[in-house]
Amino acid sequence: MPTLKEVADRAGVTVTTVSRMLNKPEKVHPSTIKKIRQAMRELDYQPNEIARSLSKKTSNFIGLIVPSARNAFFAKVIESMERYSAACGYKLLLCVSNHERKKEIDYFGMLRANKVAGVIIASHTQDIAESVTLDAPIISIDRVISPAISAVCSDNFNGGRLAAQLLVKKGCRQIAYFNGGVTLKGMSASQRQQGFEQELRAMGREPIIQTHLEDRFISMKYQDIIDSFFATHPGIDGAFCSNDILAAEMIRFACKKGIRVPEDLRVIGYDDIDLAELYLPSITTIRQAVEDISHYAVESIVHFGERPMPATTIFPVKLIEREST
Amino acid sequence: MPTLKEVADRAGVTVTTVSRMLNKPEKVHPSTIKKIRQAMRELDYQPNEIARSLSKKTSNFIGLIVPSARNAFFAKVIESMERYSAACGYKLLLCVSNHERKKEIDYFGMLRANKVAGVIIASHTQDIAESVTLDAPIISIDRVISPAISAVCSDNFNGGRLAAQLLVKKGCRQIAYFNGGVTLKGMSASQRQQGFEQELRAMGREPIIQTHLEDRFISMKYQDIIDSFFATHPGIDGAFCSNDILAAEMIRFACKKGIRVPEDLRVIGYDDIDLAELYLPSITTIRQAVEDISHYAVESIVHFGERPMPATTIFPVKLIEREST
DNA sequence: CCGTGAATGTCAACCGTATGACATTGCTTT
DNA sequence: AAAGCAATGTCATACGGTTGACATTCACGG
Repeated sequence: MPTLKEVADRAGVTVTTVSRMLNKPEKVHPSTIKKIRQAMRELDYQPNEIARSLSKKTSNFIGLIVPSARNAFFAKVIESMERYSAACGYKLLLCVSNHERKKEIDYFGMLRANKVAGVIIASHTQDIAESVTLDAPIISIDRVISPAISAVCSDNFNGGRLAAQLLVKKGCRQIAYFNGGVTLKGMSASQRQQGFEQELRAMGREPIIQTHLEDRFISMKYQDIIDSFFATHPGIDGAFCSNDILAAEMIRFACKKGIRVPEDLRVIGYDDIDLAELYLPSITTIRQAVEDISHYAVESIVHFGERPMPATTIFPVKLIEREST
Repeated sequence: MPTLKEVADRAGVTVTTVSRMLNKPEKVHPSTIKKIRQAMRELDYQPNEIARSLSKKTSNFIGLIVPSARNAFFAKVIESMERYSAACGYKLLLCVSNHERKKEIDYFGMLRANKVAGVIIASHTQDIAESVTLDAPIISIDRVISPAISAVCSDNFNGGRLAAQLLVKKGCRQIAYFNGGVTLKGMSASQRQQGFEQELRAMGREPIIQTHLEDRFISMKYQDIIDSFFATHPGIDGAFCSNDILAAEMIRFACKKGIRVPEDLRVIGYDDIDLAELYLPSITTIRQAVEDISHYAVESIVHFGERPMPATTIFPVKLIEREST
């Protein structure tokens, strides 16, 4: 691999000039730039990013910590984060925490050791903020984890409200909320629930809440839980699920039992993962603005320091009506 | 951030000793190690990985290039790659090529500039191998892309055979193969097709082949294609689809048309993504050994040079029978 | 013809760690 | 007591690029 020096020699200039051209091109004459470009091409030169990072004391890496890569919602997040990072010339260091607090902390250490430009974290772990330090920006998505850490979220409260409104509008009488994951303080899912409950009560209905502690998103063990739920609440005709997988499980269960969706039971999911459109019946759901969130989170890191960063930024959600309601 | 030198000073030794301890601990006395550890703890020291990489001329990064992160199959791949990388002390640099040849090449450049320890690529682009150089191992998964590049794949040929056998065994008379992506030379999907066709012919049946050029995996525009296919081939009672999404689309279409699955039409998918179990009816599919492939690919990079690397390594697939057959 | 400013060059230090060569110290062996 | 060896220290250089301070060159306007 050729070095800066070799390029400089071949172009008949000094390393300083070449380095200048790489970093502040406006400071070097166009004709010189051309010469250097030529030399670079001839040598097939590529700047060593590692050396650069060492010198600059910061890298072009962005750390992304997610609980799962396999979960369809986070898969969407990962894909769009990667796209925006790449568009800004940054590289994505993917970290899958599997909801383990220790892993999250370890990842932070690793990211710090690699001088990342920033970290974006979708943590579902309690109080992770206190165990972590970094001299680069940290952005939390999908949850407010600490007053000191900027968060970029969806308007989950409104998501819950929209779901409530739709179920009532469709004439549901016994309406349940079904939560498929752990609910932590500040977590988006708890907002959904609040919005849902509040709106329902505002319309004079009392929601039935079923919260199920399950700390793996990819779990497929929902059938039993749904079963026992329906056994104790036989008259349910409207269900708002905290994610689309759960909604699919709900529909699956219903169909198996001969309960018709949407005629006997209306189901709303959350996230609008690919599955929602593909399922039969297709699933009415609340779409999160994953693209906007990703874009904003990445930009916040890339332009860190240039402008003040709001403590929390909220993007609107969108109700996607499909066959399940 | 404290440096090696500061640690050395505090521990009353020299940087050489500290560095030795980090790299060849057997060369330094246990009591000294203890002293140094203590100093590190007191200073909350973390080695600067960037500086390390520069000095060693190689990093602990593994580049993973996939066409999509959102596609459930690749999401599985990403998740397990990350897990094995992390287990080996490596970090995953995720690159999403979106099937674009240019992006793949750019990513290779970027990875080279970052001195990655190796690259794992799931490329669906023609002849990518020729446009790319790297002085680190390259492992291709899901496809043989070049004789010069080791490939780690599933036994897709047998996957096709298993599907053929099952459909025949279940009594299907008119059997179709349905391909949802581009088929390139060496690609796993083409192996599936070959195995499927060959086995079917061996049993005296002539398969109906429907190949559909579509270069986005996440596309949901299958319904029209399926529609026109069924219009021209009304008697189909067995379908082998090149991926689970497609199988789901097939079932969705059938149900809409009043064709019962599995009674009137038996459907087999491929990959065994989460959706397959969740769909209604759940989808019979061929499971690829994603874990094994990931494990093997990562290990190949981590232990590169220690042992010879076979040109291609093939892991068995497994037929998962569910409700759709 | 001088002053000015842009474009480069020169020099050197620095980022934090690795490592080879060789010297020193002190303890064990025989 | 001399030799042998393990454990460290000393010193210096390398990895490849960045950057600040300052000097030099050269063209251009007045």
